[in-house]
Formats: sequence, C-alpha cells, structure tokens
Amino acid sequence: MEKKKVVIGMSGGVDSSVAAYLLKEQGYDVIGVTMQIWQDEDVYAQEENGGCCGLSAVDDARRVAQRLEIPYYVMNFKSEFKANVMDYFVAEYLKGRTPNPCIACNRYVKWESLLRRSMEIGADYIATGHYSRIAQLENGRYAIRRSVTEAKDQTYALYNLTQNQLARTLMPVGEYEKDEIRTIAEKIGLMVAHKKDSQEICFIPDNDYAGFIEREVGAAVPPSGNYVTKDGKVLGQHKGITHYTIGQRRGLNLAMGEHVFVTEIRPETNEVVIGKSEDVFSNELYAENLNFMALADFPTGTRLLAKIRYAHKGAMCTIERLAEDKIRCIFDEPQRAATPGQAIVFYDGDYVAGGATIERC
RNA sequence: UGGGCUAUCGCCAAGCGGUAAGGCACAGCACUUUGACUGCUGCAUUCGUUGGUUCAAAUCCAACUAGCCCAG
Repeated sequence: MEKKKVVIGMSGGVDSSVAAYLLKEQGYDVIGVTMQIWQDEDVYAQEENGGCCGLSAVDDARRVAQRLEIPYYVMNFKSEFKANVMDYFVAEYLKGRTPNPCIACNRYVKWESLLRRSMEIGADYIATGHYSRIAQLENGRYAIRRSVTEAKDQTYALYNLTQNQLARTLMPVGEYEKDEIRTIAEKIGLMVAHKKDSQEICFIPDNDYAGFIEREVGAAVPPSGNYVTKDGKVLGQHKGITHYTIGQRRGLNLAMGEHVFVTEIRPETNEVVIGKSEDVFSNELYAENLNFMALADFPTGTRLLAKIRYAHKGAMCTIERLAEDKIRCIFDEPQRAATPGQAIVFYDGDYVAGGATIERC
C-alpha cells in the first residue's frame, strides 16, 4: 500500500522542523513547504525574525529538509497573505477594532490556501508544528485539543479552522513538551534546535503597527482627535484611533496622576474614551461569525470556558443564542478588556468547542 | 495703579537651614505566534532670576520677573 502523502508547512523553526522529522518517522511520505508571504523582501528584510514567518525561514527550512532527506518547495502565498491578513489587519484598525492577524493567517493562508495547493499536488494531509492535537470526537466532529503543554498552548489561534480543514491536518508536535521538541531537534542534529520562538506580528518587524498602517493607507489614516471621559469631558488629544486598543494604558500621554486606560474607541466621532482600571471590565459581550468545532452549536444556556485573548486563562460564561450567527456571553466574573475584533474561543474540557469574533461589550 | 498670594522634573506634588520624597507621563528591557495587561530599570548636581546672610539655603533677606486673587 502506498504511503500517505503529507505536506508539512516549514517555518524554519524548531517546531515545524521536528514535526517533519516525526512524520517521516511515522511512515508518511513527507514534503516540506515554506510559504512565501513577504510582499517586498527588500523593504521588510529582517534577519533575526525567526519563528512562523521570518525571512530566514527559507534557508533554515531548506537545510532541515536536506538533513531529513525530504523534498522541499517554496510556495508563493503573497497575494493570499496580503488580501486575508494584511488588508484585513489594516481595515480593522481603521474601523477602531483590534484584529488578530495570526488567526486570519491560520485559517485563510496556512490552511485554506496551503491545503488547496497541497491537495493539488496529490497530498492527503497538511501538517504544522503547532502545539495542539486534533481528534475526531464521538459525535463525529473534529476538534483541536489542548496540547500536553499548558504553557505553550496554541489552540486559541486555531479555533477558526473548519471541519474539512481539520480532517486533513496533522499536528505531531502537540504530543510533546517544548523541551522534548528541542531535545529531539538536538538529537537529530538540527541547527535550529535553539532558535528563538517567534513573537509579535510577523509582517511588522519593527513592531510599529501604527506606522505600518500609515505606510499602507497614507493620507487615509484617521487624524488625531479627543480623549474623552465617559461623561464627555475632553482630556486631551490622541494620535489617531489606530494607535489604540481597549485596555491600553501605555502610550496615552495622559498624566492623570493615576493609571488610566482606553475603555472605548469611537470611530464615528473620532474619540478615544478614557477611564479607570475598573471601567475596562465587562460582564458580557456580543460575538458574531461563529465557528463550531467540538460542538455543533451553542444553544442558549450552554456553559463554557472562554478565552478572550491568546494569553487569557479562561473564564466561565453562559451562552445566549441571539441569532443565526450571533451570541451573547455572560461571564460569571467580569472580564478585563473584551475587545471588538478579537476572538473569543470556547473550550469544552480539553477541546476547542468553537469560537467567534467579539463585536461589542 | 495699590494690597495679598504663589513660583521645585513634561504634569501634579513633598520639602520649612544641613546637602532634592512620591505619583502620573515618558524611555528601555522582560513577558508574548495578535493588540493589550503586567513586571523590572531609568528619569531634577538642581529648586523663576540676580544678589545677600550663613560653615551650610529649595528652605532666611532684598530686588527683579511671571502667574493668580482682591481692590480700582
């Protein structure tokens, strides 16, 4: 019988490199692929940017593929990345919302586009180096399961994958701890064994996302406007709404004598609302664009653990089904800085139950 | 123009003759596959200006300058 063919997305980092190795050990016919997503390498060239999307990716990944003796290709995903990640990222900020580019990249680029092209070259699966596990549950649905490593759980950013995508995805690294992965990398002699983990927004190497938006849209960047309190008192001038997100404290340039935070962004009046720490907590939020994973639906009354940001420890909430694609989540305890544009991801035990996009609080 | 009050880091503010607290802001670092939050570190050789008294002044005195308040 012919071996199953798997395309592994190789970033050049430790995780995906070891993933490739593990798959090969498991008897798959492994093909290494690096996704080319940079729009203009001369402008964004950044050597040390490791991890998921760095430029050094290709060199490192190719070397690893050679070492593992697997075929290796670079696939160009520039236009897909531009349309689904960069343009979305900018558009959201212009609307006063806070996007999560990694989630969009995962669903539309890493999975949708990579999966399609992998199928085209005859692959049965695609694989990644994520610290997550995929399982088919008793109800027949596929779901992402939290990895063994609590500290390195990447399930939040993967909640938006479809059933079809999950059915064709392998994540061999999810069975291991980060340390174990590095150990394996060393054992098989990979140079990338000690490469730093990726971080921050991969297409904004200088970390100045507001500057990036400005370069993208030019004169269309929102102008400066008023900082106001919730009762309308003007406190000062902000730099333009794209510079802010809910719960932000630093960079406000407001000397109020105590810490103050952004509690609301109003694109229609170009105002940024400022309040005290307690003002950024909310008991509930509304979310849309549902994606179901372990559960086929969240009927009103469903109790789930919800994470409203990548590093959130999770909070219990009760779901209220408002419409076909709209829910309200009522938290047991008030949560800090629920932010429109960010994802709320639900967990049922160890599995991702599904998720949605936060619209308002 | 008389009378009074106040002038200390970008903002607020301790200090009251013994050699510049603190908070906010800001900067850097850490944390981090998003934005945030958080933590750590840094941040006035100088106290409106000029003189004077004193071993020693931001602290006392004088003049000047600026701002505020009350008279007009």
